[in-house]
This record gives sequence, C-alpha cells and structure tokens, in this order.
Amino acid sequence: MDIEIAAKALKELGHPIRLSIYKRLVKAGQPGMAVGKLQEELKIPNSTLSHHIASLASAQLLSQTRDGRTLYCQAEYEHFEALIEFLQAECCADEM
Amino acid sequence: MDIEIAAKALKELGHPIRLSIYKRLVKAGQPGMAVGKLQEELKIPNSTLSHHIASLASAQLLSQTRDGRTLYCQAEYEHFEALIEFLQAECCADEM
DNA sequence: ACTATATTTCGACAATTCCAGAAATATAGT
DNA sequence: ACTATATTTCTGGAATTGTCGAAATATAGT
Repeated sequence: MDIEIAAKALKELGHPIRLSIYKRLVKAGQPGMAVGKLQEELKIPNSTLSHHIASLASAQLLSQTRDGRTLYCQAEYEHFEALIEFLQAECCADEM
Repeated sequence: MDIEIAAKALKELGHPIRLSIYKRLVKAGQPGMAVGKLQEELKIPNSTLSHHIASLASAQLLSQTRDGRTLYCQAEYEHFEALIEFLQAECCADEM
C-alpha cells in the first residue's frame, strides 16, 4: 500500500458517521448489512447515508452486493488490515 | 478513546502531506524534527506546512518544543497507539 | 402494467478545507 | 538597537465536503 492510498483510506474513515458505518459493517461480518438497516440504526437521511457509503466504497473500504431489492454492504476487511499494517510499518517507533 | 476522537485523528492523518509529516516524525523519534527540516524535505511553502502541523497538533498527534529559535515537532506516539488499539477493538473481525 | 420497497442521483446551499503570499512574531547573535 | 533566521498568523480565493429534500432508478410481487 502506498502513502496516497493509505491517506485516502484514513481520510474516508476520518468522519464520525463513516467510521460508525464501517465499525458496524465489520461487526456484521461476511453477510454484511443492508443499507436500510444502517439507516435505521444511524437515523440519518438516506441520501446522506448513500453519500457516505459511496465515500467508503471509493476508498475500497466496502463493497456491495444485491439480494433482491436490498443492497448489502460488506466491509472490505483486507484493505483495512493492509492499512493497519502500513501504519505499523511506516509509522511505528522501535518499541512496538 | 471515543469514536469522535478517533475520527478526528484519522481525518488529520488522512492527507498525504500530513501522513508524510507524521511518518517522518515517528522515524525521528524522541528528539523530534525541526519545522525547517521538514520544510526542506517536503519542499512546500512554510505557511502550508505550518497549517498542516497545526492540524496534526489539533488532533494531539504531535507536540512541539522550542530549542532556541528552532521548534521541534514530536510525534505523540501514545495517542497514535491508542488510535490503532481503538481500531483493532472496534473494527476488528474475529480473525485478528 | 401497477404498486410497493430499497437505494441512488440530482440540485442546491452552507460549511470546511487547502494552498500560498505577505506580514507579523519570536529568538538569537552582534 | 539592529540584523538575521525560524516559524506562525493573517487574508483570501478556489476547491471540496456535508447535508438533505425531491426526483429518479432498480427490483420484486400481484
């Protein structure tokens, strides 16, 4: 992972709503979580939620799959793991 | 660390210049790195650099100490560690 | 085809961020 | 006090982001 990619991922995670979305998706595991379910939990307008989801997707932090008329979002956990590894490799003092 | 604090730190790290600054500061270790030295390496206007440094400081990601007429920036590594721990605790699938 | 549900796109506006030149401030040496 | 160096603050404009209502699109059931 290069620094531009890492910065992009950090930037998109760097918003309370998006971080909260991402956190929920990770907890939801593989099946993911429907956009509607997220909206219900977060209680924000669907258009706003949709934008934030698109932001996270633009940083490859989540993917979406459709099942009938509901869209499920899944955390792209590998990308997140790579980010953490990047941070630990590049921004890590000796002590760790 | 609460989610607002974490998002703030992620946001400030989520910029290529700032991430690069932070990375250098961590590598510089305890004595830190002079603003002038950072400017020399990054080759950006001092005002721009100063803003980015202030951003990082506003998220408690660095601190500054003066030695004569040079200001040294030090990475606030503990805060960063807490951020990583937060991410691993809140956004972590079973596998890790 | 019609209707209902789920989600995204459009359009608009306010707020924030980014960048950099110029000026100001702080400190040290003479 | 004067000069030089280091860094920050001020100012302002361009670009981006955040938010949300309204409209559009996608899918499925009848």
